[in-house]
Amino acid sequence: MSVAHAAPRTARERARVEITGEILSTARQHLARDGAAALSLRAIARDLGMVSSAVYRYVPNRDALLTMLIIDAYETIGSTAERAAANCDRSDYLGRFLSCCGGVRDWALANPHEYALIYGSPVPGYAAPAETIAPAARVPIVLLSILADQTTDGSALPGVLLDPDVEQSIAPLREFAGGQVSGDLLLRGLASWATLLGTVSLELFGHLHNVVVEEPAERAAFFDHQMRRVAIGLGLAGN
Amino acid sequence: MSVAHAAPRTARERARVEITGEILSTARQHLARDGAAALSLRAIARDLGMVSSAVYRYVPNRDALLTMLIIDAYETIGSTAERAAANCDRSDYLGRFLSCCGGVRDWALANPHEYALIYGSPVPGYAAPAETIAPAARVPIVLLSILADQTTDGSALPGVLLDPDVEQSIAPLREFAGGQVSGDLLLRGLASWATLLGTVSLELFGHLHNVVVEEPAERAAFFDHQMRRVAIGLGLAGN
DNA sequence: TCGAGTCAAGAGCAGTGCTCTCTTTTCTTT
DNA sequence: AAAGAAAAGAGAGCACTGCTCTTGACTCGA
Repeated sequence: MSVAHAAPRTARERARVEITGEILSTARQHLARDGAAALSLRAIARDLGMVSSAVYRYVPNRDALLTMLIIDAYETIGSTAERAAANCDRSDYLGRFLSCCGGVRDWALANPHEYALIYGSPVPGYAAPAETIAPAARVPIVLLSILADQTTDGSALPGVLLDPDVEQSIAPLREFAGGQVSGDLLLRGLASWATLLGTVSLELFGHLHNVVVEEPAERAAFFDHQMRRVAIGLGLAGN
Repeated sequence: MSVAHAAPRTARERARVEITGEILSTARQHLARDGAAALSLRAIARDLGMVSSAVYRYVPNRDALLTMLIIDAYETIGSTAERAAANCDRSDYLGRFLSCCGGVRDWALANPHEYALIYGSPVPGYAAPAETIAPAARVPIVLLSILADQTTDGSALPGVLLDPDVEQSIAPLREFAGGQVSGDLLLRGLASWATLLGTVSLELFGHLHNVVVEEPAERAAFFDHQMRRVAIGLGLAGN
């Protein structure tokens, strides 16, 4: 359970972390090129000039490799979103939100297979282990922190009274948020998250063919407009 | 190009359509049970008591089988959405919208693998052929027709002036819609579509763990609330 | 130095999509 | 009704997959 601490002592350990890293990086390349379904331990072994069975010394099985790639993808998109949001003033809620959304979309367009891996269909027969939970939360946390900051400085939308069962339904999120943000705003935040991922998924998975012009500039303008509208719904921008 | 007309003459033709149907229905079963990635022509052949190569007399290849299943899924969810919306009065725009959204979600929960097949990650190396376009459009058309009806009876939100490039970006949709619905409303409609699919995908793909209570009733209440909010954004319901 | 631990390699199993050939069945034409 | 053409089934085979097991070589620490 200890995380890679300090430099590995023996030559054996050095080789081990190095080869493990090479396996992971070639796996990432294969993932980016051919997608998760085409990920093959044998092909990775071939690329690395080793025999397929040798890979099993470093990776227990294909699912474990997938888990590593999933965590990696979550971490990457999470830090991208965090960095994008941090580009704006702390009080520039609209800027932070739009920047975060744009960062997510840009990353998704640049890494479509990684995006599909984490936000597309779950790999059948594969159950995401607990280690993926924390990395997966990073993007929503960016969005949530904007709402929290907005609430603490008093500029958030006034909390609206909700149906008891609706209020109850988001109990886990409410607990996680620490009770500062109103239920109404949390629900709006969830909707914005859904719209963000829905819009990106629609674009990336080809559902905007014959709907939105294919040109990147137009696509970007469309996305930006949609996210601005979402921001209005969050009370981040005037009508 | 002629569609299956009348009863097939010869016994051979009868057997052909029958066996093709059996292949498709077992494929559907396998899809529902194990997902698209695990779909195996050999397993289907085994289930049908025939040898694997014989299946190729009826289905050109695995991708073609996937295409059939995709079209089938689009048609099913499309007709589900249409029927759900048709349950309400033509002028009950809010009812039609909520009913349609609920129908989509119910179908997705009942057929998760089919939903993932059409709205999840695209199968790598598989390019959706043109035949899928029309069936894929049925759900968005339901949403669009609500907006169109609302526009023709004058109760739609007033059209807002848009940025030229945003207006331009949805040129294909605008052309399809026939010019009656305002660009602003079309964009809101697209956002509602994205939120609908985004919300369903988040739930179905496990991203609401630790966010929304797992109980079906709570999940339904949450979904309904979110869709009602979307409806408000579409001008289908009072604040 | 020597036993314990580690690792690469190879063979092998069961599965996959798909193609090819060969035989059997069915339909059509003479 | 007989003969030829078309369609379908069966089986072998190719190249690939994930994964396991065994064997022999290497490295490390006592």
